[in-house]
Amino acid sequence: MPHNKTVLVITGPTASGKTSLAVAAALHFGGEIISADSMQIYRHMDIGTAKPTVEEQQGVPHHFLDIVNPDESFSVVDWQTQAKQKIENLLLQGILPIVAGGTGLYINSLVKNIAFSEAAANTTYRKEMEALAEKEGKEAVYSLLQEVDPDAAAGIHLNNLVRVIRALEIFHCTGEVQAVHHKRSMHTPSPWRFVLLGLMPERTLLYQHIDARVEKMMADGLVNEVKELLSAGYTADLQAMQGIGYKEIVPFLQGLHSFESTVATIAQNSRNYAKRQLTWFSKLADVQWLNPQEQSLDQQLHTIKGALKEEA
RNA sequence: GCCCAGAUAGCUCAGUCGGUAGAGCAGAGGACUGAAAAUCCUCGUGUCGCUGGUUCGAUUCCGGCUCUGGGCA
Repeated sequence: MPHNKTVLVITGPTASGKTSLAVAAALHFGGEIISADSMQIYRHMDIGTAKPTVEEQQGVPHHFLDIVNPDESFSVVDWQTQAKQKIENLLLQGILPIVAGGTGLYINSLVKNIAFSEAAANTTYRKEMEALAEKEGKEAVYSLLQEVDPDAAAGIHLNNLVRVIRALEIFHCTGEVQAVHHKRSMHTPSPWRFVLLGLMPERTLLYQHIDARVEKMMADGLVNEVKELLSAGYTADLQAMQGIGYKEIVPFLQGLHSFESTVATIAQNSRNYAKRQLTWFSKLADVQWLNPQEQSLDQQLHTIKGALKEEA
């Protein structure tokens, strides 16, 4: 008997109830959770990332939480590589892998099985380009890209310096144009069958939940968490500190903003983020949407059961 | 009660030397292949507080009223 190749994916915007649904599904179907969250990977960042607590995990193994320190680099490639290995392992043991998280880039890379092989990040080159942009303007960097890879340039806005530099970096490292590189990355489809479930609460309700969650984070001591990170030597310029709830509290601690306006800004940024997440998910093929207001947890599990059975 | 300043987009405000108006934020939509909670793009008609007057034409000028700040009593 061939082993099962089904992978359950539970996604949704921040504060939509992914965590509790994923845990319930794991308990119900005998699964383990693979977190697809670009911020929960960091140690010492618990409150602001809404990392599931030990109680919330209810004994279900959660992978890829607390795997790096806030000053270590980690990217979609690291996540995808490790997640694939973990999925393979779980499937061999007959355990249902449940990928749960809100980082669209991560989930996309897994589902499409993007093959990252060459053109690794080149920090030195990035810094050079950033310096060039600083000195001569973004237009100067953009025109470099227009010279070496006009197709990529046409698809990237001049203001999107991060993207412009990455396209240049690909050419710099491989001598290849971005399109060639991308085409090669798409040649092998994933060996697994993904069942994608997305939580989609009604928008105004989602925003209310986000606001309430931010209030709770503050009550739970988010300010103190940030203080501790800073005093442990983790500086404000780190990628980890660009997370929502962290980047806003640093200026608050410096006395630049009031507590009220800081809370408001965190909530605002979270709402904007949720909107961006929804854009990602709406692009993923074959997502079955669940409205947590219309379906109880039991009904959601029932829907998942049906989805898992189909063509299995 | 009197004086002054306001009243324009959901919010904060700009503006129209009289020809029905525009920014930021919010909101909506989108992009995304080694930083992704990052980064970036697109979308602006609203009784210009109400009511009279002057005018070919008033959101704009004048009068009255209402409301909101501030000051004087």
